[in-house]
Amino acid sequence: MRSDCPISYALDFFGDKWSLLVIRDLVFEGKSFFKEFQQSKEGIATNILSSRLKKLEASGIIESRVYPQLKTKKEYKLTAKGLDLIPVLVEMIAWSAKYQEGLAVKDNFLSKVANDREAVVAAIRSKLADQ
Amino acid sequence: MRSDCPISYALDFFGDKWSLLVIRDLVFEGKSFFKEFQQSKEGIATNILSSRLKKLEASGIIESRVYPQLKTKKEYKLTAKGLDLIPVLVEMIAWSAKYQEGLAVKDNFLSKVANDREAVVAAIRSKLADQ
DNA sequence: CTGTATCCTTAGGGATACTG
DNA sequence: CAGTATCCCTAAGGATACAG
Repeated sequence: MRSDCPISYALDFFGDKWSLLVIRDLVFEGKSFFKEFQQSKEGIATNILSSRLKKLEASGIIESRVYPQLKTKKEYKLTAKGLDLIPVLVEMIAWSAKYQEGLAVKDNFLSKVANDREAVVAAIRSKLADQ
Repeated sequence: MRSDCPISYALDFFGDKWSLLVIRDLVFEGKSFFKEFQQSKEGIATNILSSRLKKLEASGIIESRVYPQLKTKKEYKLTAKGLDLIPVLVEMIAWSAKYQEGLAVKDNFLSKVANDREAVVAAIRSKLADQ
């Protein structure tokens, strides 16, 4: 950790180029498997993805289990600590929505985010809980 | 830009180890000058600080002007686009507050953040506007 | 399918000297 | 005071082959 500042603390967990994109895939894209993360359009290398999954799991932000039927699959999901990052992501999306041109988010979702962040966060949480 | 995703977009602006700490100093520490940023406890090198200030200004997140009296001083401040990052910072602080041990934020401020984020954001904004 | 292992390249960054 | 300019080094990352 670089300092005891809470911003600095948070950056130690996801202040790199890839961690937050993996979390995004878990929260908004419904992804759970190695290959799914790998196929995201930003194109993460397998070794980098592997190291990020390890780091996020060691940090208590995600957890994994071997997939019930096919033992060759491993499933990742967010812990409570990881789910608590949803508001951060939502605020980042709201900010980008305001300034990014040619935005890649559904307008409907965006206006919800802008107007009622708490409800959006709750909706995403309950959707993830159902899985 | 790595993709048209809003998270990816935001990360292009402040998804590195230093940018958000500079913004933190502007928002919460009342800092405005090169030397003040440099003296933050994380210890940023002058060349890195210089490049970050340039990048943030080019991105429209901060703006600068030569200090009225002493022309040897240059003052930095947040633009509207930069001020709109406050909610992101506040959510990051709220998250860290929940999980960081030995936290370096005043408890009073923390409980406010946890309970009424909007009011906190508004308070910080108006405080910055007074300067 | 889920990763490791390896190789190689580059960008980021620390230290420090120096300039207007 | 507010930066530039270097030098050097390391960690991060990409490509790709391969293993369980």
